[in-house]
Amino acid sequence: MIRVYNTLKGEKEDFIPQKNNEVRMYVCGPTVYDLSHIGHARSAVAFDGIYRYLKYRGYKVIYVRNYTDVDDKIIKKANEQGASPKEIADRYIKAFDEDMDALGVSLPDFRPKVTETMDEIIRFVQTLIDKGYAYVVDGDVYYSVRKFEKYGALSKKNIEELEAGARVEVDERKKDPLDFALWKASKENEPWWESPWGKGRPGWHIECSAMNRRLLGDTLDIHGGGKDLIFPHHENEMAQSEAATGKPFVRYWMHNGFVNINQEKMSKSLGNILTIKDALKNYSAEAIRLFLLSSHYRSPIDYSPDVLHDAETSLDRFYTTKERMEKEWPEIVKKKADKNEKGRLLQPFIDAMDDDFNTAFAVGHIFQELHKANRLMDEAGETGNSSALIPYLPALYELFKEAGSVLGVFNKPLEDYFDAKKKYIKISEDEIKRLINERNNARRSKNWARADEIRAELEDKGIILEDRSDGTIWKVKR
RNA sequence: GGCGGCGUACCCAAGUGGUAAGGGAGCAGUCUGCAAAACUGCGAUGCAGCGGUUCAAAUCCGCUCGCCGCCUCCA
Repeated sequence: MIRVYNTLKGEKEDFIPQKNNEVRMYVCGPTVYDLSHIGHARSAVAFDGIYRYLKYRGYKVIYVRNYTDVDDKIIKKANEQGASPKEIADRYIKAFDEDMDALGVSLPDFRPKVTETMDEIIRFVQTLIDKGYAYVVDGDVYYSVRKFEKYGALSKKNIEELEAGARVEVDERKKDPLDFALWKASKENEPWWESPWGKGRPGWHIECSAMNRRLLGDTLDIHGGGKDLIFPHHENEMAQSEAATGKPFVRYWMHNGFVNINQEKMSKSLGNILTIKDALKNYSAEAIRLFLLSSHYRSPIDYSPDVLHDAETSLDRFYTTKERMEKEWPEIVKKKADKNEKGRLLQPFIDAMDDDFNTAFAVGHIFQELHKANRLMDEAGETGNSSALIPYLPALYELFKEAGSVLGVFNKPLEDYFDAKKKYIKISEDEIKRLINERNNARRSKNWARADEIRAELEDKGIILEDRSDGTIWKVKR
């Protein structure tokens, strides 16, 4: 049984989707006005893992992630750059898609845009007006928060204590300061759509309500996003949707924690935004993904060169061990895994993921088994008796394969992993081979001084030599 | 001010009332001509602090201290 922490209840609950085997999930995507940062990566990777795991557990999942392509910030940027909002949005949608692809984030089943959902949005607003939850003022449409009794249930806010207007200018035309815009009349230099209330554009929250209703129906199983979206975005979405449909909007609300930099939230004003593209210049996509999955998705995590370096080192440990399994025990690794042994190795992974998607424990479990594999291979190498490896290694291989397919790490072919590191070296492969030859000649004549000199020279250029029983191999220093 | 959360070894980090996973760094050893990789050993008598409940608490309750987030656009 999968357990999920539900923000609405404030605790973990058994995960039971409305339809037996089917999960409808919606995750808030980016507002496309700038390059995506590492926080977007976290949300995307976290929910990608959840999506993949649900499918792994046999659910048919319909996964929707939107692009917000109508927004104040997009309009502002467009006006600054003399471009159209559509040009800005298209540019950053493309950039976001590239980033997601680089990080190995699987494509959601649907990726709707606000601009393509306008009819539904307008109908949705009209429904709210018809049902008395919204009112029109000068071409704007506002949601009347006090009409919705449960307002505040998700963010645990008391409506009386929300000191409205404390930090934001109050619009005197609103009946209540807490009311929020469903539709905004267009001003000059703004994109607009025809509506029953005049030319205008949708407010921020209504788009999600309309998009997920169109694609997933009145009740979602999972609705996710960053913690900061709980209020007001998700609170308002819930108010809109439940007012319109009269049905529960979301069964499980899930929110991921932030990525901080030097224990501070990334923000434009602090100037500490780290884009995904910049992160990828210094670290591999797999390391970034492993870093994100190494703590629980709800905890805040701190990005630093140290932890990313740790992640790179961990990957090296993984692939080095996997290589050893394949190279030293090829005939054993290829054997069909024993069902019981495989189940025994997979169970802790499944238990961890069942428990609110505890990827950190899942990763830990893999390293624990890695350690055991190395120990058994050491022993087998020493005693010449490989019987202990026979049920174990093939089953472990299955764990790598299945956990790797869910987590999106540990799943590269060995050659790809080791080849990818070659771009960091400052010497040609031919030259390396020549030096290794020279060194081995020196070693044969016991000229240790020259042999060590060559080792040092190569290490300077980022190459580590390993003298193995079957010859000398080289690797890229991490 | 209101609401929510966090504080586990040098760093990262899991932890479901039953006696502290894992990774990195460090030290010592095995192996090696020397290394590397791997393995072995060492490393929190204690989980911010103080109380309480319990046969038993990092885990539950209370208080205190420190940090963070949301309440405004925000993953």
